[in-house]
Amino acid sequence: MPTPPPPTGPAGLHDIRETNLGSVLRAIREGAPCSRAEVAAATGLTKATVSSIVTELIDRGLVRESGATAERRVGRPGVMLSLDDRGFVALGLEVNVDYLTLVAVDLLEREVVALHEPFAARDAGPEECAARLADLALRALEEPSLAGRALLGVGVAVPGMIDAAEGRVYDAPNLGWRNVPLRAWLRELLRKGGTPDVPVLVDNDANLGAVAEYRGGHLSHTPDLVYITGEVGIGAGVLVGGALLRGSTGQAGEIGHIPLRRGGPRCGCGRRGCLESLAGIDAILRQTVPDLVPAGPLPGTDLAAAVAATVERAQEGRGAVQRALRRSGTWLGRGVATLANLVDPDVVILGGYFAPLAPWLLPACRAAVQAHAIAPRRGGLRVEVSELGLTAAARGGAAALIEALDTGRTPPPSPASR
Amino acid sequence: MPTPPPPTGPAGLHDIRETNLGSVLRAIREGAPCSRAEVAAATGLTKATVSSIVTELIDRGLVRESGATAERRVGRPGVMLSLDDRGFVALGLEVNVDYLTLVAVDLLEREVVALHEPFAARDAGPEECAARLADLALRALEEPSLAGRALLGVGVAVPGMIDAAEGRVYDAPNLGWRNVPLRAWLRELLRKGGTPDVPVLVDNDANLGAVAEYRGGHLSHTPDLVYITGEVGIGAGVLVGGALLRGSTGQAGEIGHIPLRRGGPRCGCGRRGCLESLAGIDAILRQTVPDLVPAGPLPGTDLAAAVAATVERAQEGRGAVQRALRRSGTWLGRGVATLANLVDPDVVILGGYFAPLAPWLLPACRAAVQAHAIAPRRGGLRVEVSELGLTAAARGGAAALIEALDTGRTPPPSPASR
DNA sequence: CCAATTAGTTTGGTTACTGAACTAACGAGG
DNA sequence: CCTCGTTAGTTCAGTAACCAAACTAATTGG
Repeated sequence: MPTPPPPTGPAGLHDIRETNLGSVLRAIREGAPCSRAEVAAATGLTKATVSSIVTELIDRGLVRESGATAERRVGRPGVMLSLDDRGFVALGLEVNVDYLTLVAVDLLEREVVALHEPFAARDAGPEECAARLADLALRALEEPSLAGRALLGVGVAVPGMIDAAEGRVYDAPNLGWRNVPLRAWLRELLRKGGTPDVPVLVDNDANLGAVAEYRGGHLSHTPDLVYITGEVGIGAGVLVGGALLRGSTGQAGEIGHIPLRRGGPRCGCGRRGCLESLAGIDAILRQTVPDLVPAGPLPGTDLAAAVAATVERAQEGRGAVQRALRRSGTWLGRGVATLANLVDPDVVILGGYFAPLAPWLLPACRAAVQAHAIAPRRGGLRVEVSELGLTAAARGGAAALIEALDTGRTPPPSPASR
Repeated sequence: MPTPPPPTGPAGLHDIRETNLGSVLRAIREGAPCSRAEVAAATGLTKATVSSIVTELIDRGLVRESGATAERRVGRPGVMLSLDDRGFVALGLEVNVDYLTLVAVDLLEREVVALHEPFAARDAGPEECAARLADLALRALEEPSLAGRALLGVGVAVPGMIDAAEGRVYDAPNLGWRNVPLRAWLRELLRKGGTPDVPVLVDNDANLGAVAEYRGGHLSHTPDLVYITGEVGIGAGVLVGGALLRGSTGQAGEIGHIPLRRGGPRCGCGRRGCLESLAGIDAILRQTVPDLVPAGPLPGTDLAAAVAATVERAQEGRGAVQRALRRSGTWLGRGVATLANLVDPDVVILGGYFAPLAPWLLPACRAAVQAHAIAPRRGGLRVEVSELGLTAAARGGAAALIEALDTGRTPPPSPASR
């Protein structure tokens, strides 16, 4: 009972319609195919209200009637409803140190198009990178499988500190970006490319990874969930009751730089013993495949290959490699335990390059979590591995747009805009 | 944009009224004395709507008209509104290792009655303690200054892990409590004492301390705020956007047991090097006034005196004492930095017994935060000292009840119940 | 073919907000 | 002193959204 906050404007009839549009849409997403009557039961709304709302959703192209019921029960059969997966797409993009990724999903969050290209973002600079992103998006929209679909919006994941409200990248050290107004740039580039004006959403890769896991991963619908990126940096996206924890300056979840080991190795941030310097991909590669990585900042382009080499050597049974991975796993576990003590999630998901390394990282990580997380927890904290691969953040970008629809926050697009 | 969560029932006309009742109540709280027209301007609602809502609030005894305006401006003068501080009280209680505290506040959250008594809760056991709490509440309600007031509810702070929804204390190691259905007990005791059935709210002392600071402290209205208890345990109450961060099992904010120093001193939880074992009041007293504290668990009853002795010795200029405090301050700072990296609050407030020790703890603490928190923060994290003393948690218990009114979540009490 | 059952729509009623017109109370200026 | 301009608050008609209940529709089972 002692919770919700003040920040509210005046509430009007409009808000309640919005809320209920969202409820019905969600009910259909979860129950499809289902009848209006079932939706009414699921949401607690009246049949009459559901009818009215469903009509509106159909008008807007979000829902469709898909024939009569299959079941043969007594009584009039209901007409089945499902999300209309034909009319819309949402694009998710990710910039990272060594690649660009695009995922296009339909209303069901099924992947319709996926593009991936290696790209040394650090060398190219932000302008060039934005141009490539826009180009990727425009190319995707040309694909035959997207023909005739209306664009719901574009969600972009960037590894760094973001002002999501403004769509600006404050600081992305691993890309060498500072104060980049990415949303504005992309808006402009997309307009020039002939795309109608749509929402462009910019967010941290860890945050969007968490959204992707929440909405689409194998652990989905766990509302208190943390996603940890295993890229060059380590970041955490924290979902609390299904909502992103952003913090006062939008920098919550900066798990990479919590101090773990006094006098530990020097970190990119200038301090010593940060989690990132002990368990970041950079640190791991330098210990496991020192012959494949140069000194100085990682150029990135062959990160995936280097990680694959590490996996190979570990599988060969090289003790030194396995020990190094276990050590990193232990540090990671200490970091996760700290996070768990403060935020108390249900599950922590290791993503990015941590996923392929999980066979060696995970046991040590779990043991360390067990040892350091506060004791007798009902249920207990789970530490799991992502199955979304390197597209997690991009998927999250797209998923965030779908979610906005689901909650009724963004009013569903009007038929005119299609 | 990528945030709010699913958990919503059907929205109806009722909800919007509730929301707006809350908005108007808050506007009056912040603007009083103010006219209906001013409230309309502040909330964005129509004059007509405001009139209707204000009438309802007056009927319910929450608001009153307090004469005409003082200002002499052209035009018809408005009739001034303020919260009616005469009709209601909310009680806040706190159990701690060495004392019980009660605070009664009116709608303006002004203290109407305060009771404090030393009490060795650990020795007495939970039943006895609940009885004493109920007795304290009943005694308070007899006070002449509360005569004729209706009771809004009772909020109880307990240092331990709480299921706030059920009002049950899972585990309070420092009290020696396990699985105590405190709400049920208190409900029963209060009923026997002849009190009408009111909401009884049980929560963690750190959480309620945070609520108290948010609503009444000198840093109030900072929506991203962390309150740290300095009692026998160290706990953090985390407010995110004005709402409590609870976590999946209600155990968020367990900052006391984050591992800071490998091979550090043994902690009560069985591990080594927890923050609590390095900077808890227990640890501090054992280093600064070893002659005044026995071995074994602190009996508690003279904690205040022992802390006072520490302050005295530090003021006398004893180097060893000052050094010990600085050391603890530094560890505290490392803990705060970790918390800040993960949760990104605006301000961290040190409460409880940390407050009197702040002159020595705070500089070291701030320095450590500066050194370990992630670098270039807009505005920067503030670390401040609570001014609420040992009543913070109890005040928070009462404040949480007032807040429930303010948000319209709890429907304002009907005139009948007064 | 009719009863029972379930689905969906229609209708009438209630609740809350809005906008606009109206009444009320005051200062200022002739 | 009276009128005008100004601001406060109320009243009233209108609209939007919900709900409950009655109604229509489409089946199965006897």
